[in-house]
Amino acid sequence: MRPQDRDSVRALSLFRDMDAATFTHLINAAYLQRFPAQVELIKEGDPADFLYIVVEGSVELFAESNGRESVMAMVRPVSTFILAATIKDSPYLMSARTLEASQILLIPSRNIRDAFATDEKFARAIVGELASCYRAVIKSSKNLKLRTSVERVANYLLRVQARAGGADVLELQIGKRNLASLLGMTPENLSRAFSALQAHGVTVDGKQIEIADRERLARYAKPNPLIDDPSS
Amino acid sequence: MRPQDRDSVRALSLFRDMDAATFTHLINAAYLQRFPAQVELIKEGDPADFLYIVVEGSVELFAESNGRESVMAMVRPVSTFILAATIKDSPYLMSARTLEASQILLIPSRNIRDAFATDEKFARAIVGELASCYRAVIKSSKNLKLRTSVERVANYLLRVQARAGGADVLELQIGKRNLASLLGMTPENLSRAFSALQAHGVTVDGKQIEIADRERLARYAKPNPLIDDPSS
DNA sequence: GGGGGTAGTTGATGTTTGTCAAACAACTGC
DNA sequence: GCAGTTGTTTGACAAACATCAACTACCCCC
Repeated sequence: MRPQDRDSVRALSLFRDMDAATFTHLINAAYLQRFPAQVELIKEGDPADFLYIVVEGSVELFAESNGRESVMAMVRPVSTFILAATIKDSPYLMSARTLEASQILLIPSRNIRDAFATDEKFARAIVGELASCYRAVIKSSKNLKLRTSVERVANYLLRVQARAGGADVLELQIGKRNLASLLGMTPENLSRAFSALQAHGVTVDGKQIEIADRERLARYAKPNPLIDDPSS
Repeated sequence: MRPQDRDSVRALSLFRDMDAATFTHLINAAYLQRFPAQVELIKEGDPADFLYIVVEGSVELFAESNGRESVMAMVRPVSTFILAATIKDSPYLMSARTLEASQILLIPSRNIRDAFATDEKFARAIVGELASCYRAVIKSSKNLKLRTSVERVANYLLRVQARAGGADVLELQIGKRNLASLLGMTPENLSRAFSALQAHGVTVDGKQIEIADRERLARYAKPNPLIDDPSS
């Protein structure tokens, strides 16, 4: 494991405050692995043997039931996923697959739970992390239940733009098929949603999105900080 | 506060293991209040001044945006709500209102955060609680994204039946209007969903639901433990 | 034991969204 | 460069769901 990767993991709020010795111990027990794109890392229902950290690349969390499949969340570097299952020693509720070639750090759940039991600061950091994850899912649920599909797309674009520093041309970091599923719609419908947003100054060319006027799009999308602001 | 109420709060996994002195301190700082039905306890966006515990009655968590409203969850005795906002000292993401006359314990968030900082066992208990809440929301999100409205109703009935010990006649503990919103549909559509479920042995008479044959309903509903099992 | 209100149901209708099929574009691997 | 694959778009259609309006049942309260 490269020192800068170790440092970027250490810099996560989950690990920042923990005991240096405990951290080293965790890292020594961990495996850093490279995976090609489209590899299924975990399958829902499986026992939570590892805590995962995306060091490089990107990972998609998805769920299946009864033949249907839906993307639940995207995970980008550097962040963890399926912490709750690890802590509760319960089966994963979501599957995960790499979207591109990725570097993933796997920490045995056993070690995480040990560190949780012995390192008080780590336990407190987990609280913060879980609370953030919880609030993120609530927001995503509100997004689903309170908005039409076109509104979800519009607000997604506004969020991406905000994250990209407000540039009026932005690039989708996720395939449209996956984006559609993440936003709770079919790819065909996403296509039509983009067409509908032309009326509000959105131009789509492949992965390139141009937002002519943020204010104008926002008038339609009516973004809500209690749904769209990731920091709130 | 009656001793048995104090005991039932103490029995919550969140408080069970905490220091006796810290618990007493928390309880002494808390207010036990009675509210009539339909009182708005908290409003989304407000600062998280209190942690709430439903001691008696029932409370509905809901969210609004852009003129639309949706029920996000039901809270029944004895359990807490909006712990994440309290811990993160962030605005509530959901509003809450009583559905019937209720007894609510309000613990100032300040005291909760103090106890979190000083009582290690409490900090660990919060981890367990938040992880459970997180997993519950993920399940609810899967329910929404992976099922049609009729399937959601069918699986809801199966869950209620399981919770009621498997009796084939059960009583809805929530008005149909609210149930519809909780399940992400309109009241009219819930009515029609009940009609559709007649074909699978479900008879509805006001609040009374009769399930002729659990297996038969389950064949249609295709329940999934990773969505419907509250303990997993 | 009537009002008056609320909650729920039903039917007619319209909108939104999903499905299927086909065409097309973009990329991949030889 | 070309065949094959995959992802995206478009159109036609079907299903799911929402909306509107009218009607009914029920509850509560005087």
